[in-house]
Amino acid sequence: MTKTAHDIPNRFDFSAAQPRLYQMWEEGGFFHAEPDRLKKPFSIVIPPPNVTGALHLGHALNNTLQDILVRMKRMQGYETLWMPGTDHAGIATQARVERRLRQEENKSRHDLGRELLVERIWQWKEQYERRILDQLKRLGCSCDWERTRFTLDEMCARAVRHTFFDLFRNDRIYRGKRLVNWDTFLQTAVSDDEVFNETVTGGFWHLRYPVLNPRKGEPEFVIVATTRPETMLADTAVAVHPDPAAALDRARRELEESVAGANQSERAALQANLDALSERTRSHLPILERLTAMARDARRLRLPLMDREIPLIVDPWAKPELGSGCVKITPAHDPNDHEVGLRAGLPMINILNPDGTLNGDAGNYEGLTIREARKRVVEDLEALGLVEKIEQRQIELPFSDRSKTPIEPLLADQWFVRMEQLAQSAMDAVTDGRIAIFPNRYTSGYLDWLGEKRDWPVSRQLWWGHQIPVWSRAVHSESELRELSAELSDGLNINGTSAAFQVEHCSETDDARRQQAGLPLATVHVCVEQAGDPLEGILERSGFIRVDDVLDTWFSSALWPHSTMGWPDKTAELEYFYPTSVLVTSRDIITLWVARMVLMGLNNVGKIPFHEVYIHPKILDGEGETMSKSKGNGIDPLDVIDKFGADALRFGMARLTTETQDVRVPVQFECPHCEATIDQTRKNRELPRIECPRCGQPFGTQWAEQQSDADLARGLVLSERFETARNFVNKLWNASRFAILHLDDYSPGSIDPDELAIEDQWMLSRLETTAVAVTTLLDKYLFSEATRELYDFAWRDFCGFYVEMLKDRLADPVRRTLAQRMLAHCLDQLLRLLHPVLPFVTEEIWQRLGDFAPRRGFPEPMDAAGCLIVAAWPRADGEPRHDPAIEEQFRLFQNALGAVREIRSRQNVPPRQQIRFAIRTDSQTARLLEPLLGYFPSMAGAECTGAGESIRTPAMNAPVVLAGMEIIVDLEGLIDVAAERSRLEKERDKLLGSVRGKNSKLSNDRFVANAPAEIVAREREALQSLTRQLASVESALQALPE
RNA sequence: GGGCGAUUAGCUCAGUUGGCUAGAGCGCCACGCUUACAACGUGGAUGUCGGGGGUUCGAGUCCCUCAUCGCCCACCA
Repeated sequence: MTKTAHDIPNRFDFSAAQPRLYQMWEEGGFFHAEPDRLKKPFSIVIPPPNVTGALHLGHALNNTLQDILVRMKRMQGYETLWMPGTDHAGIATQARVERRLRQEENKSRHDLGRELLVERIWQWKEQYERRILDQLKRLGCSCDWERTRFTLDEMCARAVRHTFFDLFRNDRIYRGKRLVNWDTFLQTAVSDDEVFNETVTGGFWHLRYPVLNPRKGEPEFVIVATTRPETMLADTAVAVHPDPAAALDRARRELEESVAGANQSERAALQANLDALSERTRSHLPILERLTAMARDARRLRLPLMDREIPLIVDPWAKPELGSGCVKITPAHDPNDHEVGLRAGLPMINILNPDGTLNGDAGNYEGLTIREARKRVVEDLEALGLVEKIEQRQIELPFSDRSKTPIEPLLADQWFVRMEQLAQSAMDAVTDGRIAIFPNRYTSGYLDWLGEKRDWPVSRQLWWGHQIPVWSRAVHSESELRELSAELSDGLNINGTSAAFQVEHCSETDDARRQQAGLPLATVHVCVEQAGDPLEGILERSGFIRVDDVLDTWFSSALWPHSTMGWPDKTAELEYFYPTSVLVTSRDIITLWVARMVLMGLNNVGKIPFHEVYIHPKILDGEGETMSKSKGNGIDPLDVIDKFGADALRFGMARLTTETQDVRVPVQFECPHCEATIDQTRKNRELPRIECPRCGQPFGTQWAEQQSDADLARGLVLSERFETARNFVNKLWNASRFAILHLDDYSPGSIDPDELAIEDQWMLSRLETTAVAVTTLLDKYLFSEATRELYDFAWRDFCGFYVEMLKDRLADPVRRTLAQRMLAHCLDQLLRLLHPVLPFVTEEIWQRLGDFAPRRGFPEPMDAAGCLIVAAWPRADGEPRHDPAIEEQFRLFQNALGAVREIRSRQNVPPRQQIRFAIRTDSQTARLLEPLLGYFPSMAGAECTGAGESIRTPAMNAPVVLAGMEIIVDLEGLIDVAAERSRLEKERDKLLGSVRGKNSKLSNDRFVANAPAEIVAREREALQSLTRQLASVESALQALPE
């Protein structure tokens, strides 16, 4: 079947083309990478999306940017690997499956048991992984799908186990008791990073604790304040400051200093604080000093409700300037109190069960939930007259990011990675420049966080994840410990098994107390390197029990760049593609993920995981809020792709990716019946159905749950932000359509550079300039600027000028052949430059171009690559075509053209009416314009009657005055004198202002003396030009009839 | 409380080491369906560059300060 150019529709049918082209690329094997010593490698590992759900617009941005880089590098001839995959996302995924289980079957995970729950989660994973990978493909991502990984697959599991073992053996992993953030809903510890604070209004209870046997002059009660009264059941002390007078004094001095340094507006408030402090000192200090003395005297208090004696202690944590000056100490349930407890050697009483109910140590309150216990404790204390007062206050409460329920601090056994050396190595990699972070300002956050070197809690009380490969056994006597240690040392050595053991001694060192509490002397932990090692069975038969916990998701994510390449084996991939070239991610996981990949990479492979880190912006909605599915303001990339096409989505994303700003994307619903758009607001974004204000019909949203809502046609969630990009794609499509329509009789052949017209030279120059700019901008991750270059070049230069100018030549049989060859070549180059950003439309055009002009190029024609995806990236290594003189010459033409068009428009000259004009300018400019004058009839409906110095001004004239030339049109009979006068007057005033400004600048001696000569010269020139323009305008003004 | 970023046209944003007569897209106005494209073309209007001070011959750009917004970190029992 012969192809005819006239088959090309005037809209790019992206929905048909996208799957077809993607399949072509996949079948062509263009995504697959193999180590190839003849080529340089370029590699990226994808930030693996969580299998918690579908991708949102943030992922679309992240992956678009990666694909742009990958496609450019592939065209540049690198062996390009983009490693795809997904993350099991431990807590997040398990939480979602559990929530669903609860909603749909009213079951908890305990009803199912570990094995069945994990099976359910695997089903979930399969479903969402498929969906995620499909979304990536529809975005056009050129990942090496043959290498698709999952953080819980066998390859990653092996790397995880090996890493854990290595750290364990080197004593960089240990088990310890720590106060953890306990999520009572999910019944797991969550890391600090998974906790968010919310300000809520809550009670602030002031409680009285009776002093045991108060002596004369001593208070009968000490008063403590708390926002969590139920924790008093676990109090083991009350603290006062060791030297309240000194502490108050210091507080006073600090306040005085800030009063001195404050401005007027703050001063009053600070002064009030100071007064309050003085008053407090007067009223409280005597009591506090008394209490401090009592504490030093080891006096005790009676803990109400529990009837337990607790000591009054001194500790600087008790701030005399706050509250009553005394603070209750609950070491097992408050991070600060925990520190105090450790300092003072206090018992730590845990009153919580994992599910958030109170345990046996809570006495009569056992079995209650925290909320119930709070109510009861307060009631009981009130009944005893032990509540001093209750205030309402704004308090910051910690919540679990995963379950959105309040966090309870809880003392528990957890596994930790020692960060001291690991963190240092990761800091060094950045400070010594082996890893560069773009934009650079994120470097300090990375370094600050690592600098704290806080040990990393890696155990999670979950079922979905990498189970910790440790078997533990409690030991109750020294002799048992000796025997077991010896046995293990021997056994592990004899079998040659890769295993190691640690002995964790009980923190309670007092034998009697330990035995009373039923605690073991020590716990022996054995870590086995290989899964399925027979040793596992042996250990289990010897009374060892495998640790239930799984590892923090970030533990496996931290290995991603090397685990996906087969580490710990020394694979060819690792050798060739590692370290990867760049990591593209968003700023909120710089610490959680990026830093940990660096330290794990260094620890495991001995090399950094990537050379560069590019941090891209975050996507916000029209109100400036981050998008999230739970808020209902998220956009599904597939909606955008359906409506505008994948190319438009990609182009729009890249265009918005600036260096400093987050990306704001206002969101609209689109009515599925009439295509009306409805702005999304905080109000309507959570509705299950919306009634279209235009056609009045309802449509469903992502919240549709009831059958009646779910049955409605669903409205797409879109943003008009992508319209510009869609229009651009269409523009490119149509320019190409024009080109191909004129290539039906194309014949390949060489192009003689000497025969090139000015516009050809200009186009070649602009092509080269643009290619260089785009390449360097993308290498610096300046996506927005690169995109703008492409947009301006393609639309304005190529479509607006070059194609327009070729029309005349294509219609001329003498000039047609050269014009065709140039057109084919320039379009070819343009497609290459645009391909990374707009892969589909460019490939589609490339295929069609290939049907008519398979051999093309400048100066000699060559066979074009069969697929654009692997065509060579334009490079500036031939004979340089960039020519500033040509570009300047062309600019003169553009200016003159604009001026003529302006005159036509201003004077309302009918479109069909040709006009005549002249250009008054110096002879050199006239000579430069001369070869381009022939384009005025077709491009401006105007004929140039002359250009030069001696152009006479006609009686009725409406000039446009430009720097260096004056465009004169004889408009007798057409002119609106009054309008023209006011326009010229306005023009004159503007020029006068500019001239005045330049004059005063140039008459300033200091300017002339200090500014660089180049600047002064430029200013002089500008002044001259302005003066000439002013003169022209004034003479035109005078020539106007009264 | 500490840190980072932002504040430029009605909206969303550019604006390199100070040299600016401050730009783009969308929107707006006027004219045009000219056989690539009305998702288009041509032209036009629109800004005390958040406020105030300072450095400089010269500030949208550098410094100080205030205001507002956003994010991160650390936290008041």
